[in-house]
Amino acid sequence: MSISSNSLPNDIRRVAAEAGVSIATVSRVFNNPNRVSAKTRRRVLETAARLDYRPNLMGQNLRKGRAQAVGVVIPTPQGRFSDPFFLELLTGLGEGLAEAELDLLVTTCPPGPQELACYQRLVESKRVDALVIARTRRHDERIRYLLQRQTPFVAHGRSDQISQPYAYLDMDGRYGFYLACKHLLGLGHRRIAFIGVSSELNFAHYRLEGYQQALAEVGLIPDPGWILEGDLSEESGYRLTQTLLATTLPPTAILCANDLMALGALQALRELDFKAGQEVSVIGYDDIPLSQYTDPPLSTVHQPIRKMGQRLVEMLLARLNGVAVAELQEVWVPELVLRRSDGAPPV
Amino acid sequence: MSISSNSLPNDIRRVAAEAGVSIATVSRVFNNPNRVSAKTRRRVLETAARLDYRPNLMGQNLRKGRAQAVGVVIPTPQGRFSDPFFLELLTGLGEGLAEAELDLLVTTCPPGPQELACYQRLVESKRVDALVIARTRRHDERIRYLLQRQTPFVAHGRSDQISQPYAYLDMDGRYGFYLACKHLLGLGHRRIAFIGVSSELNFAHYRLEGYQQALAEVGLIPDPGWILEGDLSEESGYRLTQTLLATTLPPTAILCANDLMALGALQALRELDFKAGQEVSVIGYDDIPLSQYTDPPLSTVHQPIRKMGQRLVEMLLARLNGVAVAELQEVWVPELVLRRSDGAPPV
DNA sequence: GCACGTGATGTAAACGTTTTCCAAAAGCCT
DNA sequence: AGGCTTTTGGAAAACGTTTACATCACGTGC
Repeated sequence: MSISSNSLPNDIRRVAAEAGVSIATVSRVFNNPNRVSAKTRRRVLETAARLDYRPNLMGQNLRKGRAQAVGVVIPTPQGRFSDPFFLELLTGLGEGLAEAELDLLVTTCPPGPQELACYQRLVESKRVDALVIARTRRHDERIRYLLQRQTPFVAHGRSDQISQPYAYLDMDGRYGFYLACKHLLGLGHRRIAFIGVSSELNFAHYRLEGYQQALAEVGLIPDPGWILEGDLSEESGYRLTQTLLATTLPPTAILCANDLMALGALQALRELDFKAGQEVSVIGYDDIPLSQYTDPPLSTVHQPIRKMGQRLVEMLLARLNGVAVAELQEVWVPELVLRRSDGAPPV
Repeated sequence: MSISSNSLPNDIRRVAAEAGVSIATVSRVFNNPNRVSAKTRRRVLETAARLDYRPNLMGQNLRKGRAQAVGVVIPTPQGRFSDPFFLELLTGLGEGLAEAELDLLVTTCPPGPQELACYQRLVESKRVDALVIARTRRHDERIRYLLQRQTPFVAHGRSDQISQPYAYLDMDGRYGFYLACKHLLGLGHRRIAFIGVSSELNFAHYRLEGYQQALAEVGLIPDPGWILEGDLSEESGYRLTQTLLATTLPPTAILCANDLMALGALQALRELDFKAGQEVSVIGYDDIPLSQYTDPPLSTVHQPIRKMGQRLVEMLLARLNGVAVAELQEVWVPELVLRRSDGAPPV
């Protein structure tokens, strides 16, 4: 509010001078309030307020050897748009971090070899205290790197090929798609296709397994031509669905490894005049907010993304407070939410 | 790669020692390479590479008095999910910033009185060098504040009640909805409703004006009951559409101030068994990526969000390089993209 | 009355850089 | 060789904090 009389740098020195104390005292007022007498404390607080003083974060951080920030890098595929999943995750993270006085440093990076460099920059220039990593891969060099650097992090998703323990929060994707596939089988489907993505992505691997397991239990082995690999974009879901339906005996149901691809699938069905949910069933995965507004509303495997974001922050804070990683490994059980994009196969 | 022999702090001092020069020289190698002879430069670079040295950003920033980051705070409505708009904007921003070696500091904040405090913290603790502000309001305290603090920023959207010039990039929303409404009129619609949002939001104000202007040109004044205020959420679009259709002579077309509300509108129509695009037309605004996957695909006013993000960064950098704000004010012309959610009114 | 804890403050050394100023070295030209 | 400019490198002072340590005054118990 009040504009300071002269416009000297508004640093701790100025507050000290105006309050007639040393800068150490000012600092103590903020960091260790009961180490300074009530009288001077009050005086310092007053002048600080009057001058709109706020400690310079760079000074603080340099001295304290921290960054007061956690990083997250979101993969941004070139032309396509990013998965709404990340926005939800981000807001989940943001809410928790604000309370802990931490900021969120968001870097975007096209997936590929440059990605690791991105993490390295953040870590090695000490720009962040910790990281959240998402979309883990089976052989995840990011995790390997962070472990080796001993940089705290939590992962959204596991990484199977890493032996050393680390903190993660994952959904049981195998169970999720086991459930979904079981459900389709129960409805009478026998020709069920799977639109996935490179099994190098850890979650894709599990989701595929769930699908296969459910089929195996009823003695079915899927036609290899029905297990396709997309790239998580709605466009690839669209394209692959088209090819699936072009076959002589097309599947009556399609499991998509994420909602975005499921959206593409629905679109393809629509254009080919297939009634989704009646002639061909589609089930997605993620339950991104928009999946309830598609036509028909998408049946999918629900992931409480925002809540996961919040929990990830809790885990990260625990990690920063020295809680052992062994206690910071969680796998949540997803649930199937049925809307209108699934149904019995045509007779 | 190579693990340094002893594990002393990997700072500039160590590089200097191992290279047999002073720290000043090391620093110069990175900041002012041609002030040091080729021979020593090579030697320093070698040892730096060998030790995996990377300047500590906090040290750098403290010294240089900057933060090497720009902030953006995204409003996160409580229960609802955030507008996909922001994810697109974020990735647009991210791409440009990476090149300029700047990081993006994302803070989430529920809209309301705490919002300004959020900006203040970022600015006054010198955590960011500049800010991007989105969703400007007609009386925008954030802009006022940043102007007063002389903190560089660019706004996505104008703020009409601010007299002092500032950098902005906006779409001509009035024209956008003028176009849309004109189009509906051309199709024969006469009962056109508008689902907006508080005119305190600057863009809402303009979009409403465009709608009114188009109607006025053909001598129509809208039934006041057809101008409704939502809150930008799909849920409010859904609800308001229901009330619109519950009237005895419901509108044959609905203009929605953003795509999210339009999605809700489509959903409401579907549930009431109205054929969207045939019985009732719906036009949205933003062209968020998913609007082409709704049913029917949404006709909307296109905003090149990601591109705007990139341009905002360019403007910000220009601003930081001292370009006058007068040169950094742009209003882009939107275009109407017609998909399937509009059509002639029933006869 | 004296040594002694105790509580409140100040002093100064960090934290890891950049950059200003100097001094030394090295060219270059008569 | 002598004087000049130009390169090159080092010493040291910042940048704004925090914090270990020293200081000092003030009871307090003996």
